[in-house]
Amino acid sequence: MEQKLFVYNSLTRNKEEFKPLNPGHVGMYVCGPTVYSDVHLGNCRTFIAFDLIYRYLLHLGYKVRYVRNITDAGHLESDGDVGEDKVSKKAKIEQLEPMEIVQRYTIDFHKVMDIFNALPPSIEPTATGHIIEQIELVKSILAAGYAYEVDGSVYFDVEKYSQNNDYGALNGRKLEDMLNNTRTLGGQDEKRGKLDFALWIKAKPEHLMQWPSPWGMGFPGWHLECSAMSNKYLGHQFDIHGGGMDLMPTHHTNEIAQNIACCGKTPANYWIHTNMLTTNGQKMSKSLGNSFLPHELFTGEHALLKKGYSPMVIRFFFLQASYRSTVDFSNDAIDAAEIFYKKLSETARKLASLQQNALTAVDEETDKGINTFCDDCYYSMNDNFNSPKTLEALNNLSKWINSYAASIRNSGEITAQTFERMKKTYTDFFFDVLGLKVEDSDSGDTDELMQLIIKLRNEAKAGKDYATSDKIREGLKSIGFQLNDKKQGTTDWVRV
RNA sequence: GGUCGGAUGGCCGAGUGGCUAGGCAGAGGUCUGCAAAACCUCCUACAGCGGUUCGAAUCCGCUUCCGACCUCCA
Repeated sequence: MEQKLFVYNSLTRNKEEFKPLNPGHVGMYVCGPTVYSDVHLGNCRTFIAFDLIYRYLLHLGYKVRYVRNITDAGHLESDGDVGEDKVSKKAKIEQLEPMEIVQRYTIDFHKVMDIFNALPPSIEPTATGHIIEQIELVKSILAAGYAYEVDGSVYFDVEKYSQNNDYGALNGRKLEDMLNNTRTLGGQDEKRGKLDFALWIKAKPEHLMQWPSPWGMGFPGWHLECSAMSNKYLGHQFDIHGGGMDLMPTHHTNEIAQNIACCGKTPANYWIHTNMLTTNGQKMSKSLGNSFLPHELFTGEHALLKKGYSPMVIRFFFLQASYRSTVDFSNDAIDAAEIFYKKLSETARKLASLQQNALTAVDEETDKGINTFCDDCYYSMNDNFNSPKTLEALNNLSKWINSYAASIRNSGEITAQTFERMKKTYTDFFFDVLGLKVEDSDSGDTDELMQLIIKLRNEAKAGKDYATSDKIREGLKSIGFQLNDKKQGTTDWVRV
């Protein structure tokens, strides 16, 4: 099945066929977190979205180099390049070494990503580990004439850059509009132009994180690290650059300007931006106080939550919307996702041991239908990673799988080839592409125990002692085990 | 204020000109000792007003409402 992958490119505002620079290989850079506090759920959504993209590219057989940075210096606290580095500020507040802050939140971030079953990137470089590369980049931009130094700081000259380049290519804004609408911020006297941004910032003596440079002691501007590190690990040009939509107008715009200034090339061919997670219609952000931390979600300990949800339910909830849409967080929506997820995951669990019946006459229509649903999995993912459509295709397969598992239909009615394809496609997409897991994988002990109880209950049932059998079933249900009697007289159990 | 993007059935959410997703909730049914699960059937919406078209949720215009960015945020 030869199909083409289409990707929505923020740079062109169009869905385009994905053609990697080097056939068979993909270079992908995603802007990672600034590790000065806990990641919140909105951050997680973005990284889960790129995990889906990464997983699908791998599934298609691409050799992917996935670079996602850790910002551990240079990300300023407030505004116009005069604020304090976020990590430094937090370190002062907590009276710790900046690197203690970085270490704590980096570990936390990795844990959370692991809980959400997001694969680690191929390379996870840090800003502080690439100070030399960043200084070299500033030198190149200065040499190219697109930057100027003022009293130990170096600024990017946007107006000069705009003479030959379209500064607003990514954010779609005209230069004059940007100039007219940029608010005047304090402490920017050093800059020649309102839109100029810092490449290197002079550090005050008390600043905790600073490094020697040709311009004196200082630290790098936030936009610089991504240019330096993508250049180093993926080259001047690579395939995909991603991040949250909120990074597009400023961070990515400046990143492109830096790359063009130093290397003459737009770094990435395809720019992919994920949309925001909202709460009650407003962007989830720390400053608005409406953000969730992952553990609050798992435990349900948050004013806006009526219960806790498991990591896979949340991952599934995100997959039910396309990455380019905002997702509004509500209990009702997640409750619905939870039930749907459990249905599909129960199918995945059953599928592992499902054997095909002896072949009978092939029901052509069914056989064809199942193959179409398998095709749909690819078709929908190829359409800009449309995970909601993929879930629909899996749901369609799930109905057949469940019918066969419950002997409502005879699995001998399809060819052995189709049966195997159905199994493989469902498994591949549920686990490998969508990155879902079957939760509550109990130890064998639990199952042995349950089998014993089920046997006792079935003995009671056989003797028509329904009072006892119902007592067992109700008792188990109250502690979280649901028994399901099957047509063949066997009984399954599942956690609820 | 400027720029951009949204508005889909009770709820969530796909869908870019005709073939009228899917999930959750709801109704009915099959199965079952009864349940549960599973399966089957039903429930046919696209903010409002104009326009283009044989035909529009989908294209164009206007209106209303919402959001994002412009200031740190994935």
